[in-house]
Amino acid sequence: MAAAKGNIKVKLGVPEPTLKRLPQYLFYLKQLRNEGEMNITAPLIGKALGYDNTQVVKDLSHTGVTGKPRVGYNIYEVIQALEEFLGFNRNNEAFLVGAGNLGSALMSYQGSSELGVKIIAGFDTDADKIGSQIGGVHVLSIDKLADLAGRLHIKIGILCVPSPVAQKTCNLLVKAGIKAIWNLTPTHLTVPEYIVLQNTSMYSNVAVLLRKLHDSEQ
Amino acid sequence: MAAAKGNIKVKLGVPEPTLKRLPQYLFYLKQLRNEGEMNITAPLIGKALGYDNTQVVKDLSHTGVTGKPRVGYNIYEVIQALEEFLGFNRNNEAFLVGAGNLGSALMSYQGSSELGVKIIAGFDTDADKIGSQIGGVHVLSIDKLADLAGRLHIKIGILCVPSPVAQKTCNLLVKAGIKAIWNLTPTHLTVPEYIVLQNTSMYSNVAVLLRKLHDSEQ
DNA sequence: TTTATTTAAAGAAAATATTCTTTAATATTG
DNA sequence: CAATATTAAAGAATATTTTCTTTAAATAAA
Repeated sequence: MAAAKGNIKVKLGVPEPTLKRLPQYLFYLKQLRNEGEMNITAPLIGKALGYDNTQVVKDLSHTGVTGKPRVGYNIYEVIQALEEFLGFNRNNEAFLVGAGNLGSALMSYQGSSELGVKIIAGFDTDADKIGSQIGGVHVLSIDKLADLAGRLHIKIGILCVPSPVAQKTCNLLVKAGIKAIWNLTPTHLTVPEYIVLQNTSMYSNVAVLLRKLHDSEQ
Repeated sequence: MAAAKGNIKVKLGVPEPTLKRLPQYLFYLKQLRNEGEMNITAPLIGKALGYDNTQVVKDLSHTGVTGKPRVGYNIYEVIQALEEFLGFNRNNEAFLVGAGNLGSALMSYQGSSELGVKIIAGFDTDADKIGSQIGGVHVLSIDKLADLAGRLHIKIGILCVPSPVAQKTCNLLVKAGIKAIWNLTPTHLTVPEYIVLQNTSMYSNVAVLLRKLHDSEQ
């Protein structure tokens, strides 16, 4: 199976590579929209982002939006279709655990552009951080997480704690009724099969970068 | 071509999916080593990380390391082979630009576990940050970047600046003689073709998470 | 020493993703 | 109004990646 990253092996209707390109299109198109553009063609998107134009057409077709020959796509239509398709316009409320640098970075992202999820609150064990506010998001004691998650029906947990406590914190999230966990620690987590787990490792990207650099130097 | 992410389309000798799994193995094996284990079998690695065991064998075979039937792999051997293969044991000196939260997070990573690259210095325009130290890394004025990069022969640049100044900062890095850029902003960058560009978008991962969650709920 | 079991390795098959090719539609130009 | 050029859409072909299958090796147990 292609996507065996998490424990739950959800068969996505869309190819995962496509899914990862769609937010890129969305970001790029929003940029164009803000520059006053109305239409965009697949070849231009492809040229800008480094993809084949037929790839772009195929990717966008998943959202249901269609373009017109000789004119291209209506930027507003595509943006809406993408947000709809990706679920970025839904209220994806999330709790973030671990208000260190990475956690803070994500909470700060909130303010400027949207990340696709809405971080409702941050949690930490550090007394210095508890009670503070980062990017407009309040940081609370981790003791309050379970109760609040249940009452607010929060489904998404973002894990930014240090590796040694990653599994322990993960268990806490699961117990609190969280359905999906975005794991930003390099630790592999064990979760019940009904939990959606998305791992984001900084390391992987370094690995690819180093190899490309190495190969480009022969 | 598979890897059309950056401008330079380097044909990697290894499949990119494999390349992204290798650091996971490395991290996991280091954990096992620290727990005192000597050997590990492919089925066990696969079970722990959620991959097919033949996949694990195939991935590891790229590093040149071999296992013994009935015993598995020697953990120390595999760790060394992986670090060698990934280039994590080489001196991958890098400059980081943008000492905001994300930049700070990466500089702090330095201290605890290794990221694969060694961040030599951070750069920023903010007078409050200049002169400070994050995770043991000094933050300098961005005006000093070009000169230092040249003198220290730095090849890798890590870009953590706000989107609006991403391209401008990228150009600065290129002009300074940087060969590879790790772009952590959601902005698409235009670089000369001889530059290796690795984009890491937080958005992509959110997109996959949301869809898996959505699909798992039907 | 022999047999059974576990496991890596190698190759084949299947699934998946990307690129190429063709077709049809639409606006622009003469 | 006709011809042309551009572009999306659909399908075929290619390339890539993953999974399955078989084989051979090595240890442990009988």
